[in-house]
Parts: sequence; C-alpha cells; structure tokens
Amino acid sequence: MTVMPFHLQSIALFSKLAEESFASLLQCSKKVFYKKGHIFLKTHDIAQFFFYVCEGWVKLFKETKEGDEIIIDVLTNTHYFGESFLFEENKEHYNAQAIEDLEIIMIPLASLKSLIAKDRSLALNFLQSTLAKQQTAHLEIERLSSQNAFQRVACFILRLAATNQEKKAVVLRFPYDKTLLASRLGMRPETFSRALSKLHQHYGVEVKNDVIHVNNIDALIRLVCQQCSQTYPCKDK
Amino acid sequence: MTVMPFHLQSIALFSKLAEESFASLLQCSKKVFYKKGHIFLKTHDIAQFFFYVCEGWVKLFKETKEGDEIIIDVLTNTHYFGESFLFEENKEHYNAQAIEDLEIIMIPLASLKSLIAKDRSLALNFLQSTLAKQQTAHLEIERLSSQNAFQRVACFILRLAATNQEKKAVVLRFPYDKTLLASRLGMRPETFSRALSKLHQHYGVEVKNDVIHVNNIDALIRLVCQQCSQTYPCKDK
DNA sequence: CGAAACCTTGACAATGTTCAATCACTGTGG
DNA sequence: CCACAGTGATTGAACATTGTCAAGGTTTCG
Repeated sequence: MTVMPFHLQSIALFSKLAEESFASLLQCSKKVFYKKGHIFLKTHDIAQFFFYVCEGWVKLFKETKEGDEIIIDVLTNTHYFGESFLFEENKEHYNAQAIEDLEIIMIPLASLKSLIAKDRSLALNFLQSTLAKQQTAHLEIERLSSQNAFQRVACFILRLAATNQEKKAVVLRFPYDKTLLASRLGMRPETFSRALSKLHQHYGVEVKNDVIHVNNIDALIRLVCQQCSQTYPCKDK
Repeated sequence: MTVMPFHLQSIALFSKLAEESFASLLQCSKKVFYKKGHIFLKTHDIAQFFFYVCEGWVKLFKETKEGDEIIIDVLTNTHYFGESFLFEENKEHYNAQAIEDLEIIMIPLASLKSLIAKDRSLALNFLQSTLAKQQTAHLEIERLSSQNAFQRVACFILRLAATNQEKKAVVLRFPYDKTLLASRLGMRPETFSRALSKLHQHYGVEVKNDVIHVNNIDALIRLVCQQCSQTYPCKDK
C-alpha cells in the first residue's frame, strides 16, 4: 500500500466545492494501490471509507449462504462506492476485490459525512450522482426482467459500441473476463459462450479472446433494440 | 381532480425542514385524487411535478417499441417518484397510472429544486432516501440475476410476511393483481400461476384470490433464503 | 345478464443450466 | 527450456425451467 499525491478537483463529485472543503478532504483522504486479486473489503467489516476509483478495476461481490458468489457491481475509472453508509448502519454489505491493478482514493466516512452536512454543493453533487446511479440500476432491472440471455449479451456489446463514434463496424474489447461478465449479465458462462457463438454465426460478430469485431451494428440494433424502451445509442454503462 | 388539505410535516422526506421551507412547499403543492385506471403521466411529456403517494396504488411503466409494457415500479403510501428530474432533462421516462383509487401530492419540480438548493436538511433527506432506494434496487437486481422464477415468488411472499410479527403461519394478501406482480417479478403470468400451485402442493401455501395462507414459514425460508445473501426477515419492500 | 379482464391449465417449443470432457493460455518450478 | 498445474473458455448431451399458444374457468362491473 503506497500513498501518492492526487487531484480531488478533477473529480465530478467534488466539483464546485468551497476551498475549506477541499482542504479538509485533502487532509483526510489518501490514495492507495492494490495488486490484482487483492480483497481489501469484507462483508461485516466496520465500514470506514468511501472509495473513488482512479485507475483499474474493482469487483464488488457478496456470497450466498451456500458459498456462491453474487456480483454486485464491477467498477473502473471515475466510479465510486461505499456511499450507502453515509446514512446507514456501519457494516459493509459486500466484499471488494481488485480484479486489475488498482489505484484508488479512500476517504474516511466520518469526515465525508460531516463535510456533506456542512457543504451544500457536496450534498447536491452526491444527490445528483446518486440519482444517476439509480437510473442506471433501473435500466439494469428492466433488461434483466424483459430480455433473454442472448439479447442481454447483444445489448451489452451495443452499449460498449455506443460510446464510440457512429460507424457500421467497430472493434471493441471486453473490459474484464467473460466469466465475470456472464455473472454480471445474470447467466452462466456456458450460456454466455453460446450467445457469442450465435452472434458469430448469424450476426457478423467475431470474438477472439477479449477482442470483438462487430461488422454490422445495424443488424444487432434490429435484433435487440426493438424490444427495449431505450433508443440506440444508449449511453448508460 | 379535487384539491384537499394535507400535512407535509408528517412525511419523512420533509422532516426537520425550516419553517420557511414548509410555507413555501405548502403554497406550491397540491393534493389530488385520481380514479383507478387513470393514466396521469405519459412518457415524453414535459416533467413538471414531483409526486408523493398518500393513499392508493400507482403503476409506473414504459412501453417497448413493439408495444409491450415494461413495469418500472409499483408504489403505494409514503412512496414517491418524479425525483430523477431534479437533475436531468425534463422529459418523463415513464407513464404513471392509478391502479387503485389514488390520493397523491404534487409538487412543482422547479419549486422543489430551488428549495433543495436552499434548504440543507431537504437535500440531506433526499440524499438519504435516494441511497435507500438504491439499496433496494440493488437487492432487486441480485434477486433477478440469481434466483429462478419459483424462488422469486417464494421470496416475495416471505418479504410480505417479514413485516408481520414472527409466527409459524401467517395470512397475507397480494397487494395488487397477479398479472402485474408476475411482471414485477420478471416472469409471465402463467409461470407465476404455476409457481403458486407448486407452493401449494409442496410447501403448504394456500392461495385463494388475493389471500395467501402460509402454513409453514420455515419451509419457505429453507427453500429460498439459503441461496441468498440476506437473512430472513428481509425488511426491504 | 353479458362483456371484459384476470387467472389457470395443458401441450409444446424455446431457452437456460448442469455436468463432464477438452482445449488454450499462463505462470511456476525443476 | 520443458513439464505441469491452474484458470478460463468452449462444446455436447441430458435435463430443467420458462415462454408461447390455445382453451376454458372465474371474477368484476356496468
């Protein structure tokens, strides 16, 4: 664990804060590095920190009583977590693991909480971000309850593509491994794999390791977006 | 549409506000009644109001391009909606329909927004509630992606029961109709119906219209809660 | 009463999971 | 350098779950 200098000002959540707030935040927060694979938060631990991801990937997960993993979220640059404890009991609800080398800012919850109570802008920033997260969660619920596994995979690829410029064909990369992605999309790895091979056979999508060649975006759009309430390009994550 | 007197003070979201804020809220908000079946919000309308449900039931829903309904949420007493527009584009994302006679408070978004910027307590109340809603949404995602249809039905019944005192057997009621509930749980009405009949045959659950007799809660708990990260009684909605 | 909406059931098709086998890729230690 | 173990990915076959379609029963409400 190494501490490094960093710039809170460039983080949207902390934009437009009073000078004092920055000073106070800078004083109490620290940037740390975790190696790939390291689990740095465990369920039922006392919740002490808010986390902002600078670089790398984090997996948030729980376990069922039978020991199966439940993926809560997978986060990267500019994402944050640990905020629900601002107003709740002080136990962690999930485990957090670095799935790629991780660069992350930790802010003590007590400090953040008192700062939110003092600085109106910070409270409003948090409210805005939380509302945006809520919107994302609702879209995810919508997809899980109305699309089948194949459509969810195609939809995920389209959303990866939607951040790019508008083209007929694009090259993309899966951001993390397929087993995790399958779980995130609510299906077994085998089902995910079969969805990809169906996309290859019928829809001009070629996947080699983590690289995806989409040769005909329109074909995918016709396939998926027709049964959705959103319109391509969907910009949520 | 009839306007009626009402008490904002008793609403958790508006607790601990400054006197001025109350006065301002009371002046701009109004309580209205809608008859069962009435659709009072439509997608793409200009979003003008925040809604707080006093009594009755509301269904929030979208439509796919093919015309199928997607249920966003079903709300009743003390629930609210319309808050995401505090910080977003000003179009409604969904339709709202009274599915039971409805008594609801409407607050102009512009007023609410300026009040939130002024009154710190209001902003904090909103942040707290939004974080709680987010937690609920995450649990819903967890259930949709890790439980099968039968488990989701059993889990729903257990959560209905969890608000009651701890007993071996309880009598419950479905809060709204089964077709809607099925859709809310991400399955077809036929699948829902079959889940109920399986619960009857093997787990001592008797359903007659909207009345549910659960004769052996422990059997259900063993069936469902083992594969979940939560511990009965789960208190979320 | 009669129409409409809701609910249930059966037969069948489509979709998804499980389990086992195999392959590819990676990193380790001899 | 190679052998080997470990992880992740893919595939097939059997099975379980869920959706679809059609028919018929029930409830509600004008």
